[in-house]
Amino acid sequence: MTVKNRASTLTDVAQAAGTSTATVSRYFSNPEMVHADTGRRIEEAAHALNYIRNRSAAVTRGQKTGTIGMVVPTFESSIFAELIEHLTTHLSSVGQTVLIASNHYDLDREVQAVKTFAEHGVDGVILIGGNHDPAISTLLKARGIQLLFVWNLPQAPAATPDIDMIGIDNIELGQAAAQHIIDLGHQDIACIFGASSGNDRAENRQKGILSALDAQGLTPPPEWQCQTSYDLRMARVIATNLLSQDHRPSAIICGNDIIAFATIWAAQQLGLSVPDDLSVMGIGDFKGAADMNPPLSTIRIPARFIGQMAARRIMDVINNPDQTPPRHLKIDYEMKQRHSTRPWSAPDRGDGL
Amino acid sequence: MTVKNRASTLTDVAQAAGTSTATVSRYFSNPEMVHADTGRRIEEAAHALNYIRNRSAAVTRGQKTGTIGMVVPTFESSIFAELIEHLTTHLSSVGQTVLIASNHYDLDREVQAVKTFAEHGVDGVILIGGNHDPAISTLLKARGIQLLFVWNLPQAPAATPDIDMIGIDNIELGQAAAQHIIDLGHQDIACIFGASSGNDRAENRQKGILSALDAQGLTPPPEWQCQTSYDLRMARVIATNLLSQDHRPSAIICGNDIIAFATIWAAQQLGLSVPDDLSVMGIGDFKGAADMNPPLSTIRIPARFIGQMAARRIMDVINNPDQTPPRHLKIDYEMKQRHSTRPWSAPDRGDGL
DNA sequence: AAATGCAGTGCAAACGTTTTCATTTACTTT
DNA sequence: AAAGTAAATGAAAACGTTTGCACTGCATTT
Repeated sequence: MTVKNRASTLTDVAQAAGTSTATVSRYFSNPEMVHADTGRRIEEAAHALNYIRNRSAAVTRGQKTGTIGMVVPTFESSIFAELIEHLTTHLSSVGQTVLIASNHYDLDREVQAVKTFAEHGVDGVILIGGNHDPAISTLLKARGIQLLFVWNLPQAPAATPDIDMIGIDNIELGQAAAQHIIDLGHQDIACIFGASSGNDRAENRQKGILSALDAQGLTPPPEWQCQTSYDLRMARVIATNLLSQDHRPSAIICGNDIIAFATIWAAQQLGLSVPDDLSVMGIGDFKGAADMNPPLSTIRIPARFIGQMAARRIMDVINNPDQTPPRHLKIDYEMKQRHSTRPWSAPDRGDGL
Repeated sequence: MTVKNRASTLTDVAQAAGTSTATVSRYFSNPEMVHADTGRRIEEAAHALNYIRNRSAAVTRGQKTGTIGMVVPTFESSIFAELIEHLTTHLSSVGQTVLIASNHYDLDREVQAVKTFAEHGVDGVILIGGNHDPAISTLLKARGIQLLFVWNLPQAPAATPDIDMIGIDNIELGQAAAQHIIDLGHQDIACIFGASSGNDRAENRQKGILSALDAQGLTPPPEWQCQTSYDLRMARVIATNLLSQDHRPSAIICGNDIIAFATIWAAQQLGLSVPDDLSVMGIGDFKGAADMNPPLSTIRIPARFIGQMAARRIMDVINNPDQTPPRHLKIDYEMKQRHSTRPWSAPDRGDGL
């Protein structure tokens, strides 16, 4: 028989159990502090009244909120989705609640979201990537809210030594992708990068890919260095265009797997065989990459592992803010050689040069 | 010159602005209630002190929290991702903060998540689909928290007239998919359904597909009614198996687009042409469906529109709990005929029957 | 000139918890 | 039997807001 019209409170439970609010409060936070019999009475009363504790009230008294704010660029990307999935799952499993927002790659929106999180008193904030408005760090530090960057390390780690980070190094990823193609003996290599404005991930991959190619004197001509937005359709148009020229590359290195998917489909549409006529290399190992036709050679970012590490890390920092100096933790990538790339025995290139 | 060691409060701002806390509070919630000059002083003080309001404190005084709890089955599904993206974006744009959790299709986890949301005092809860523990509704109603089911309408709407819902009708979707294949003249039709345990979406699609086929006397033989988990790899195995038999279907209706992707890839791997040798029909219009080879014929669920409607709806219900009786709003699907299906002029079926 | 209304403001109570400190009770040690 | 200790509990203050009520001036109406 619950009371109508009003959610029951600690006081109601205390009354029903014939005890003080202090005892009830203790029972819920430190059950071993109250006598077993009293505990039982409280349990019964709480159950009968359908009691749910009011965390807001607890928070005003100085308790942690048990919430973590998180802003992601978008949900509509299978690779972030994997990260978000595991991050939230791990945080939930240790009793944290996740506040979430997506910024659509807009750094101002991100600041706004973080401010709102601060109003709600989150214990920590997790941001994707290393490219953020510095105001965020200031804002959070002033309120003692912990901050963690996740997913990738920034271009110049030395510039932000005071921020905690966990992630992969996109330059390294780009280099590895290029090196794979180089190792297979390709000479005519084109690239399709993701758009890099306000996106340090795409930017660094581009940097890594080009540096590895440069080092071998395999720098693609300008018309083979394409850019596309993060969009399947546009990538496909660009790939089709690239492959319709007289002189075709034997390999295309793509800034991410979405672009690689588009490139493979474009090639197939033009009657080219992947990998016999064209090798295609991705980065990311998005969902489906292993199961398409042909299975995509790519570089796996261990999203699941990163999510797990990040969840653990932010909890450590929240629980021991002082003993936990900021740290940049680099996560290793995994090379996934599948069947969209193959060795290239340079056919006679007599015509070109 | 902010105070060290402590986040500044309303009281600090009031002191700095030479006014009372009441006025400051009013300034932030109803600026037009305070004199312009006073407002300016408050603004300055707040800015100088880096003041951020403490919503927990406001909540204890009876204010709304401005939060909406949302539990989704998983983030790792492009179609939910689209819904989540638009739902959160719309809610953020009206100042709401979204608490999120994923239940991995486990209804008990969902109850747990909703309880936690209730502790945090969310103003509303949004759940995906129509299949939920009834305890949730009871729990929320007792605390005056609004509840909205989103994405699809339940099998028997009459059973839950008191719950607000917005979504598509999966039976209708299944029927439409089947009808498309029927209209193209196919006679040998197989189905690969998604696993339906604890998932009313898959279950209803199956029901719709079979009812439409039954109505035309085209019920597939049992070995052509397959099931697969929501997993690309397994779907591909099942499709390969189905297509490797002596007698092949001329069309396969898939419970969702992921299964359709897998089926197309399996067919291509076996040297079959889609749609010349085999028509493949999907449901969902997932990301990439329009851009693959061949572009997938499917049924689009307007995730974006649903997200938008749902966000608006829950705000309406929260702001006018009384004038807003529960309602079941059906959203229409869109048929997307592309190139994975084509008309079938029955070749002589003399051998079979 | 008195009465009325209104904009602007402050005082203080209230919200539902947690936690410090003090008190009671029961048990152990001398 | 007295003294001491430990366990269990309660009283009350505190957290940072919001808001009902009361008050002050000042402008407008009688």
